[in-house]
Amino acid sequence: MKLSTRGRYGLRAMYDLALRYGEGPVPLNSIADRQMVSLHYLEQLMAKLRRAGLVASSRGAQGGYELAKQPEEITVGDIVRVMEGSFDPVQCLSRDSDYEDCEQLEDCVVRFVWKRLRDCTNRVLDSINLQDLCDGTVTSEKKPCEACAPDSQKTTDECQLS
Amino acid sequence: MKLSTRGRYGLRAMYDLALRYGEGPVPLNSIADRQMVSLHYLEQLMAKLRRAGLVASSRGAQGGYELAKQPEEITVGDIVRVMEGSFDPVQCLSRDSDYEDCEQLEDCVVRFVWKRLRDCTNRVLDSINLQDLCDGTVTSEKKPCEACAPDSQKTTDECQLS
DNA sequence: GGCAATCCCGATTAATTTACTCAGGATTCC
DNA sequence: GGAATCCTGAGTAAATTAATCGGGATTGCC
Repeated sequence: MKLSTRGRYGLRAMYDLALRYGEGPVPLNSIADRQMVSLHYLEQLMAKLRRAGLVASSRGAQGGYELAKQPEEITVGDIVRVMEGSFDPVQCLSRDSDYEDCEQLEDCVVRFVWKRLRDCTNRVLDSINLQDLCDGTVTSEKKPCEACAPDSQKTTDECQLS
Repeated sequence: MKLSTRGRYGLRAMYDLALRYGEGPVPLNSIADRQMVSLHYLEQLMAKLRRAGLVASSRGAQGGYELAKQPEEITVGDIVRVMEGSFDPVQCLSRDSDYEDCEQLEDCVVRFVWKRLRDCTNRVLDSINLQDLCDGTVTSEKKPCEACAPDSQKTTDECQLS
């Protein structure tokens, strides 16, 4: 369970665009330079983000890419799911119903584990948006609110467990 | 971010062993039959689990594999980390220090995202052990305790957020 | 002792994915 | 007109995945 460069470069590029939101189109070669990524490779990645409606492009001189929505409207989960595909650890979670019967009986017991894992990763990634990254308010640890962890010094505003 | 067959088959094999814990060695071909996995492939997977000290093997007729510890002492995280490798989404999280300086400045901002993701997946997977799977008490949703979610009907015993 | 049931080990392989590179075309601004 | 862009599809080398294959070592049981 590693992230590929698609997810990593993709998020970095989107963060780069978020930092420059409102300044007009950002040419891809400047992002490639700053993020130390091959321009041609980045073009492929941006194509995915564009098709997903997360960025808008303008062609020609003075063209480039910009976020298609405000930074706070784009979550890390939106980006990573586009770049890496869905987080479903196993196929039977991808289907419509949560209660499809599996071929292996045992698999269905184990399946709850994968469902928990999927729900957790989605919750974490969807709880962070690009504006959070720009603000630098994202820290490495979850900050439980007083209700969740009475001994903690953190305020309820910061609670990220709910 | 999908799990490979190693992680999925590995967990299923371990669950199979847990169900038969205390009954002596379980031959691999019986596991392969039940779990619909190639015997030879399963042999490779079990070798990893054996080297990690999670299962013990006995050779010869009436030989087989059994859990090297009690089912409640082996977490899903133990198994998945052996089979899939560490969950670190990016390399700079794998190092000793949490504060190694990255080559890209932006990467370090984005890095907190990956750290959160890693911590979350570890927390989820380490919160489930093989006995839980055998008991069938693992459901798909986290059950917050009253302190965490006062409106919930769940008891404090079931809280899995802490 | 022999044999069947096991685990054990290393080599090989086909398919897929990853992470690019390459070549060139289309569009737009100045 | 030309430079700066985006856009597209093809190709590719390396790595990974998910096995398969062949044979060797060990042990329990008759």
